[in-house]
Amino acid sequence: MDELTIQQVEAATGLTGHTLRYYEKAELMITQVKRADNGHRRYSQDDLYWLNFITRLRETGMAIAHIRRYAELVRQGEGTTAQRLELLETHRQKVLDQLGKTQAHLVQIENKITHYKDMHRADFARANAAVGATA
Amino acid sequence: MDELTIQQVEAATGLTGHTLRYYEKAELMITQVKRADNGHRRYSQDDLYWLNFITRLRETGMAIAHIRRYAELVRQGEGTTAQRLELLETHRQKVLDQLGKTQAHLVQIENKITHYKDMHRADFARANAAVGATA
DNA sequence: CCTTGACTTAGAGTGCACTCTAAATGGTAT
DNA sequence: ATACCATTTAGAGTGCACTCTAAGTCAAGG
Repeated sequence: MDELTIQQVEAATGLTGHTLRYYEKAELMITQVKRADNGHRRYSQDDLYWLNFITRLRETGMAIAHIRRYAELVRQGEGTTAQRLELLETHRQKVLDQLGKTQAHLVQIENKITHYKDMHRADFARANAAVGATA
Repeated sequence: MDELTIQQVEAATGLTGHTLRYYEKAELMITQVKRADNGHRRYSQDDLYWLNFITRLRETGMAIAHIRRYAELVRQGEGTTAQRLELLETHRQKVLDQLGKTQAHLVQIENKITHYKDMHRADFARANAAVGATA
């Protein structure tokens, strides 16, 4: 039960079969994905773990080309941990920068929202005043 | 001095001239951008303010089509503030969701970074032990 | 007068990450 | 046997947001 069909991996990762094949062709996997006798893919738990990790990288905006580079380092083995660390720390800093910027942009959008709400409140007060509903 | 050339707007917004023309053709501006006698664009302070605002929307991931919709509401005037508010609040929620997800992904990436650092520390300790350098 | 350079337009091209298509294969259900 | 279904491949197509190109206009400088 530790080998998964492409469908099971779709369910487990949220990626489509198309995307899984695309990632494989893009050299994002560390090892060859195993095949059943009929040629169908059989994913290992390691494959699944890896797919989940690179999905975190993708969803934080790392480009396919950079993930390929990271995968390449993992394939090369032990000697590349320093480079992998550097790659991840660079990415981490980019994500932090992006988070900061997004939060700052959000403040401006929220200011605009507040502005619209104030406008609405003012309209409401004016309408009430017109019919003597205040006080 | 309150009319800006496309170059000045490039400098003020960080957008390129190409992008400014593209936004205009995409119906993202609220009013027609004014022209000089020679046909060159002259941006008003209002144009600049608007461009800065929609840049906040873009940089938080709002699609061009949605910005067009928002601009359309602004063009239609007073009666559409409730719809504009809704559009912005929907967007705000999307951005917040995205921020939350990104932060969660980041934690996993940071776990991996910690893992690499631990590995490195372990290697270091082992190397030291081998030459009798520890305590 | 001639060149240079900023600008204009319509429309083509780019880069990215998928996403889909077509034709073939092979196992299961009727 | 026959139909159905998931899978396979290579390669084409899509959607988005730019980004660039080509051909033209115009004002200023030499």
